[in-house]
Amino acid sequence: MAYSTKTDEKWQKIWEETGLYKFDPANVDKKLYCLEMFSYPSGANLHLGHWYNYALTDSWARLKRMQGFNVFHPQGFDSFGLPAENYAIKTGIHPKDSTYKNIETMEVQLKKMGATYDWDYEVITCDPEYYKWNQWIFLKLYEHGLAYRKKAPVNWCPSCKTVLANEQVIDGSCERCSSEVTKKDLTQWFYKITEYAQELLDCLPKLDWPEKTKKIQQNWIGRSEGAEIVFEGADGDFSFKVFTTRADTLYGVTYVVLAPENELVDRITTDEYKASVEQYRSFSKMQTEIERLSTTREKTGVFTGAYAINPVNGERVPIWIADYVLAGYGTGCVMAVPAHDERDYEFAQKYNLPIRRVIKGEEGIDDTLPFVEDGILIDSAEFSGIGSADSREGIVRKLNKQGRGEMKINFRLRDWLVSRQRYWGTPIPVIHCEHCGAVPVPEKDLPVELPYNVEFKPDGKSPLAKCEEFNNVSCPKCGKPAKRDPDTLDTFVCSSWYYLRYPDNKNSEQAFNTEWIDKLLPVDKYVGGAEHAAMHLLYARFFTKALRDMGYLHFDEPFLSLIHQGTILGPDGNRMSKSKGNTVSPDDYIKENGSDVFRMYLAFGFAYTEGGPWSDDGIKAISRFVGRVERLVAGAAELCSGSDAAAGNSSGDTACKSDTAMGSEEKELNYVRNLAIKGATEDTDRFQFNTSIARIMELVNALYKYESSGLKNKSLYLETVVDMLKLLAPFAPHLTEELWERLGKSYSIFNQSWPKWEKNALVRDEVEIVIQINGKIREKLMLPSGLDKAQTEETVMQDEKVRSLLEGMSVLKVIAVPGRLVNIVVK
RNA sequence: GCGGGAAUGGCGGAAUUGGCAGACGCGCUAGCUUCAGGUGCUAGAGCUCGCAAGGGUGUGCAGGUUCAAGUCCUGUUUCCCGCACCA
Repeated sequence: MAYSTKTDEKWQKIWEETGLYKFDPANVDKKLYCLEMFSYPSGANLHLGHWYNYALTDSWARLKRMQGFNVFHPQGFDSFGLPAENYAIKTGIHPKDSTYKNIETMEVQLKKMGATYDWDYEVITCDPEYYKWNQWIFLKLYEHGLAYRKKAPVNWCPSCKTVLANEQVIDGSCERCSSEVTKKDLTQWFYKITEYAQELLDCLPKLDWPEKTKKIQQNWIGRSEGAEIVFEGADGDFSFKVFTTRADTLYGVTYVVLAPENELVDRITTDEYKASVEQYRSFSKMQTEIERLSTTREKTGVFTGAYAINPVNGERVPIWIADYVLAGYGTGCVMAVPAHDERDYEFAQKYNLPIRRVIKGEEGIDDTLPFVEDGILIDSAEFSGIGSADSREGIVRKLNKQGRGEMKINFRLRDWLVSRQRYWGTPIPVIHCEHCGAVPVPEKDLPVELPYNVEFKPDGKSPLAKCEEFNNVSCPKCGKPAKRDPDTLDTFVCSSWYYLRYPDNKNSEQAFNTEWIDKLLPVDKYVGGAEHAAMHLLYARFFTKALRDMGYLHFDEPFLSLIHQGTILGPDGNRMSKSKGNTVSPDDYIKENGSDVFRMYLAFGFAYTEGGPWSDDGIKAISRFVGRVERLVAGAAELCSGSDAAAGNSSGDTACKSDTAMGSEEKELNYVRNLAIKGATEDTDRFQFNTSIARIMELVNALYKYESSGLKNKSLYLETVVDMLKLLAPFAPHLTEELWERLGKSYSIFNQSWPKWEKNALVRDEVEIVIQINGKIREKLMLPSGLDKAQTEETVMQDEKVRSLLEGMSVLKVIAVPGRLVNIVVK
């Protein structure tokens, strides 16, 4: 019977019945935590991206298992979130019902893949048993000052009717529905990720992560060294700080600018300018993110009527407001130096504000204004003639003595806004009491369960606020009537710590047992999409560090080693999408070819981290290869059947009596065998699945060749077939388990040890040495291997053919690379 | 605008990190088997000149370093990704 889905079913059943992939909690010394980013249970079956991520990481996990690791490989569902809710709004089917149904479907699908998951450790984030601990972590963060409430202009998606995190705003549009995002003032919960900005940055270098991803995080955190400088108001009792990286240009300040949202604006605006300031403020609030972010847009702003004093020279400069100054960065105030900043220059030109040069370029440098490079100071009192870098320090030192300035480091990273005005999420465990304010729900009352009967059609109000029995409670502090926080937590909160819950998913007393997860964590290999570089992966790192500082765990980073799978494109080379009609559904292929053919094509057809366009021809090629392997093993099984294998001695790896001669053909087979072992081992380990399979194909080819050449050494042949099956096992688990059985071997191939390669077998008796003359290949010679540099050179230079090639030329130099080439430089 | 990555046959993709470019596979060509084949097997093949032996040329483009460059350096083009008024 040829390989098919029947084979898949047979072994999936046996694996389950025998508990083959159960994690052994007793043997944590050899633990290896292998994790893929868990999936959102969308309506449809597993798509290609899931397969690519999960099936191939599973191949890696299988390699590790055969190498003797006790692999912890859980799976679960990130099951809160907007799609279920949007689907509910469209169809009327409750998010809970659709979600659990989808989970069921996806579990079946995942099982059909034939992965090594231990489902005992499943985590489903919309289960109260899970989100209870989401709430608990909220309380802990709150206790430690890492969760707080503030009124802030937030990103608001008018279509989803919810606020969005900065990370969910893509080019000024909502990540989900692409509507233009506007600003809204709301009181929201934040997690204080900025507290960890420096550490999040500092730990990056030692992580085994793609450099690109580290770079993205580094940019996202955006550390910037500069100074905060105090400006006093000229007429009136106020002062404010500005942040600048260019304190050296302080003498060139001709005005200062506040963000329109800045609280100071109301206080300082003079009566004469009240109207225009108010008008401008409402104008800038109306701007969508897109309009505001447009770099081609002309800068706008208005004068407040107020003046400030430049602390370094006592000059009076006007205070403006303009929305090119961001409220959320630095102090929300900027000193404007139009001569040395492009934005200020543009603004000053438009509004006729003075432009004063205080930096000139070094000899020969074009320093046309705006000149934004470092240079030499001019017209800057005692700092004139000093370089930019030195005077930055000098000026701040001078101000510091007067208490008017200090060095300061700023981060681009903002605190993480976690409140969402949506239904399908973790209720925020806070009660708002008129008398006591925001009161955290006592731990013993967790979980705050998400009620089922809720009107969740979006209208800008949180759905939970409209649910009376949920909403109305008594204050835990004073007992008087109070109201629950009507918002739910961002779903990224769920995924920020699920990897901590997996190992201890049944714990009803704690989110996780510290001692236990200290043993199982950190995750040794984490695999998932690159799109999570700035959000999920940063949040998860923050959670780990925060929980560490609270004493709940004792490691610094959650994911030691990270890999991003590439994207599989449609056959036309475009991103798959329903509207383009270029989607490929795994199901049809699985049904026709079986899981293993599909898995192997995914492994072989692409560079894993690159991805690429889908090709049906590739599937056929693998299907053919599977046929070759089956026929080969069928022949091998027949060879065995007459011998001691059939006599019941089926547990060993050697079976048949035969000639044990090692002639050149045997050596060649053995060479390819060891090359394949080495290649498949090393390449699979580093997620280079395509080349691993290429080596195995070579081995299969070599086996055929040897078989057709007379098959003198049967035991070598059979041992090699056995090794080939083991090498193939991670990629084709069902097929190889079946063929393993057919060879009469004992269950299971996955309990076998991974083959090791012999160094000696990789050394051939003779090697081909390339002879170059002046860098051009002129001749190839077979030389005994193992010659050193001098011997190689000598042998080559004495060779007949080489001598005739060199006739009439004088040799200037000979470069010999043992085992590779000899380059003869001549004239 | 700033930052990062990539570019290799007709195609997917390799190349011990400076040492035979094109592994493995697809597609293609020729042959064999079966012959109804869309099955199986063997061989060929970067491009180009040549009947051939053989020569030339070749990793986006232009330079450079080196005995030797897909790989290192400089400049440049195109594409992808991230950030984007962050002071």
